[in-house]
Amino acid sequence: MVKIQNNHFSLNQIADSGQCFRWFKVSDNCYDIVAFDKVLRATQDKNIIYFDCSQEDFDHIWYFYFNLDIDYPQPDCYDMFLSAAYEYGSGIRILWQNLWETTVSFIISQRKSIPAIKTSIERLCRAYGNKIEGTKYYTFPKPYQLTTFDKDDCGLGYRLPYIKDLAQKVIKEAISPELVDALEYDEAKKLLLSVRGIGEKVANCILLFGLGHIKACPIDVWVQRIIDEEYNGLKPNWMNSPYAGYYQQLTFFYKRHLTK
DNA sequence: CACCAGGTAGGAT
DNA sequence: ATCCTACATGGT
Repeated sequence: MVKIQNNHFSLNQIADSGQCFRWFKVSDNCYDIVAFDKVLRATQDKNIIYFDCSQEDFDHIWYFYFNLDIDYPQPDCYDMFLSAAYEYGSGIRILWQNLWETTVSFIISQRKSIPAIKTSIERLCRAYGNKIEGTKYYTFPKPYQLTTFDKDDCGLGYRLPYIKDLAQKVIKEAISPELVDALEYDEAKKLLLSVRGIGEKVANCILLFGLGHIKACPIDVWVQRIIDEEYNGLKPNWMNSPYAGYYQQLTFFYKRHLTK
């Protein structure tokens, strides 16, 4: 068991922030987090978080998954909407997730609601991933496990060929996560946009959640709504800051809450 | 039953 | 470059 203290960390807020699709609520303030072929049970009591894993796994995997080496800056107070979002969702963190899983997940995400995304991904994992020993969960399928599937038993619809093409491309051209990881922001984005099924928004999600580029700022229907309704149709300055992705996530979370 | 969902490709202006 | 539309399926 590993225990940390952090005033800017909320399991509930992160779970509901639309960046991770395989967090399973166990009880209040307790989740099973399925990632990197493992299951991490995390429990929170105020600003103390307990992780049911070895210190080695925490130091090598989960510390970076939660981006714990990053302190997010408090936004400037002149931006009322951003400040309100920060006050509301100060426990939000940007997760640094597995690149392949993030890529496939956000290709699936297009024109789907978050519950529908979760359902599709779970069906994909059950059908093509491996059972994680000693648990009821399944791994996210590797590229080679997605090269040959033809029948849409996961509700992917028109996205299925996108996934299959990408899996084959990754195998054939030996594109490894490490390879993409080594690219600078602009090159990585160019490579992502060359994939069928990845456009501007999904590319930015992958840069932000799968490659650790906190300046990437995905603009989806909600963020566009924020621009239109909160900023008179003009992009706010924070969208160009080095922490744009973090601020985007704060406001995305806040705006969705406001309209519920 | 409608309507919308963390959009994109491909084609027409 | 910018606008337009078809797109499969599921959740509410």
